[in-house]
Amino acid sequence: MHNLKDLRKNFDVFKKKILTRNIKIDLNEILLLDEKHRKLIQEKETLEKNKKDISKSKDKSQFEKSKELSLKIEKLSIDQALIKRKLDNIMSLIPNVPLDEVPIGDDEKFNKEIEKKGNIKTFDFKPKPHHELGDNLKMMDFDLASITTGSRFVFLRDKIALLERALINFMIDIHTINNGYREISPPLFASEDTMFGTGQLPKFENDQFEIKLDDKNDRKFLIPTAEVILTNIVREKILNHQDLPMRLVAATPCFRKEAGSYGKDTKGMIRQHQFYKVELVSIVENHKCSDELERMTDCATMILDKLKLPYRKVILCTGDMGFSAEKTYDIEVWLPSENKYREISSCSSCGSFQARRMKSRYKDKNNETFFTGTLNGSGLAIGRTLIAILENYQTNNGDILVPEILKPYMNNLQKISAN
RNA sequence: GGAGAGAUGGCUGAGCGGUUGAAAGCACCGGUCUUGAAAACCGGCAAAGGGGCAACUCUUUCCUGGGUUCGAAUCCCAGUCUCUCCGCCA
Repeated sequence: MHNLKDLRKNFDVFKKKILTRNIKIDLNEILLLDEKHRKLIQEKETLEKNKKDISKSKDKSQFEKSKELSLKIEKLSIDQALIKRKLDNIMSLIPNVPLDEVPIGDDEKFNKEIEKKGNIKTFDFKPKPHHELGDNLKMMDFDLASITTGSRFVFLRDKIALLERALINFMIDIHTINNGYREISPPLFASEDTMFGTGQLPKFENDQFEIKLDDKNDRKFLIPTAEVILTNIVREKILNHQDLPMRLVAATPCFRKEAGSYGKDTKGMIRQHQFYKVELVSIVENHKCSDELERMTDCATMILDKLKLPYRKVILCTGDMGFSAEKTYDIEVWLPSENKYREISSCSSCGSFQARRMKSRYKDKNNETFFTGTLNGSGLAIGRTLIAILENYQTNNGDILVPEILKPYMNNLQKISAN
């Protein structure tokens, strides 16, 4: 959500930047509505002042006039509320403004690689895709999931199930012990307001799973990422600057409809309706967002370094960034079977965009109140990390070597092989 | 599911239908004192929105939405949430 006052002042700059984000919204209407809105407010406030003066004076001869004023005020209020609602509706659909260093472009073709790390192994056999490896080991079962549940779900068994659990513990340990994040085990349901706060609603309702809790009319949703619930921890709060930065980590299942990706990544665990993800969230003083984004991205890549998986870091272009982001780094891991890099983490700074939606503020050391800065990043997506390990650590006979750092998390297992 | 209690500023917590935007305490900011800190003392300190270059000023806001009244944090109605007790259950 943007600040109307700032927007009004720098409208042309704002418009230019927003247009780099591939949206079709009549931005000029905002100015018109805003002007009308302020005019109504002024009229209303004049009358309210009159009324207040009468009531203060306790002058009985004026009481009739006060009643008339009430009627007029009511009329103005209705008009004003109507316009306000229109204005809010438009505002809530406008994405965040990209930072200057974000490359301009319509789609992922314009993303820029900024770093490449790790050694890509050369195999003396044709590396298999993860689902084939998992299937051969009888530890990854998509057919069974389609019977019990449907498509885009999976059963993991035995050592691969253990690998999943190990990855969660390993990542959480690194982030809590080495990186200063505080571990949270949050609810997996989020209210409508919470979903609005981080920007999933109203625009992306189709991607969300809605839950029917009871007959009441308040709505609940399964979280599509722990970002939603972790970031909203500071909703409607005014924090003290000493409380910041607040760094939180959680491992949770994530639920996504993946509407609009029919036929995409239908094989394997790349794109599922349900997957585990270790999520990092930082709440910071808003001028510290850029530094925090670098820090957070380093925390995420650190995991890949330790797992010795090759990856690259990419800065997303304006058209490819998420709704709430002002700058995003994607981290992509190497998948031998596809012979390319695939997204395994996405770290974004949202500036004060989400904070304004959530009304999350803090007082700085001069006691001035500002909106907080919020950031989120995967550290990392568990399902995709599991895929990367299977594919990068596979041997010619279909076994999976266990990465050194994970062994203590897997009862010192050396390799995963068929039972 | 049954029975109660409550919702007030960053936090805790007073509050009579008419200078109550709201006592007090804590926290926070500034100052005095101190070698420095702590303590003590003095002063400041709600948010959102409108107008103004600014000093400043106006409006709204005491869970939400209605109602009564010239006037509501305070009275009435509806809803939401929280807590306590009983029952049921992982």
